[in-house]
Amino acid sequence: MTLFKYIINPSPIGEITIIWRKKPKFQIEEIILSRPDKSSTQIAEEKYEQEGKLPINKKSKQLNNVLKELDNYFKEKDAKFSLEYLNLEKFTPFQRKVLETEFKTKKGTINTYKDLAKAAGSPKAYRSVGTALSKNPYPIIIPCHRTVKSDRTIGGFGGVSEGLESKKILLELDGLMIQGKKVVGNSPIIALDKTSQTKLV
DNA sequence: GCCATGGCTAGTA
DNA sequence: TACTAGCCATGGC
Repeated sequence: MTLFKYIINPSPIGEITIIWRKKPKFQIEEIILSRPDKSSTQIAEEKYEQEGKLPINKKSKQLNNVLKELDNYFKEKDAKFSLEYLNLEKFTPFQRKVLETEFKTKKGTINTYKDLAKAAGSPKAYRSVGTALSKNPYPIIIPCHRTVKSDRTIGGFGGVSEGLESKKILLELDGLMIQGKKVVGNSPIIALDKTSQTKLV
């Protein structure tokens, strides 16, 4: 049986629960954000009740790193997350490509589902990008909130309507202006490589 | 395999 | 702006 540990961390978007495991190596299993209808702890407990999770008693060095970078992120400093703590092996090649591309999206910029589809090698698979992002277990570290629709409306988040508010807050934390459901102003666009850039301004 | 699903896009009225 | 057809990777059966 896999033993997961978890820690609850406060943040501007509500409490965040980080699930990780230590063996065979330190790896984050999932980062759960709170929703208006449910706290992240509740979601985590429902999901991992069969897994024999253990409350944290001692923070490892790697976990401290992750917490520090999360803190930096919310303090609007330059956060440097590392992919090495994430477990992307469980995803299909397409999903992995989407998530890895999204990981490279820089703070203060946005990209579109279409751009991600192109970057993943299937220019017309934009709906599949949405599906892949809805499965993203590492919000914030893999900034899926930075992907919007072609018309600049913010689309969805976390696969549930309750997640939209978090997406708005995260975009605002990135320095982007949101009006209604749309990214407005001259927010600079697109962090992807030049071949897949879309001009939205 | 087949079919439904989904964080979408593009075309049309 | 709203509607619709089409796109395509996935997951469940």
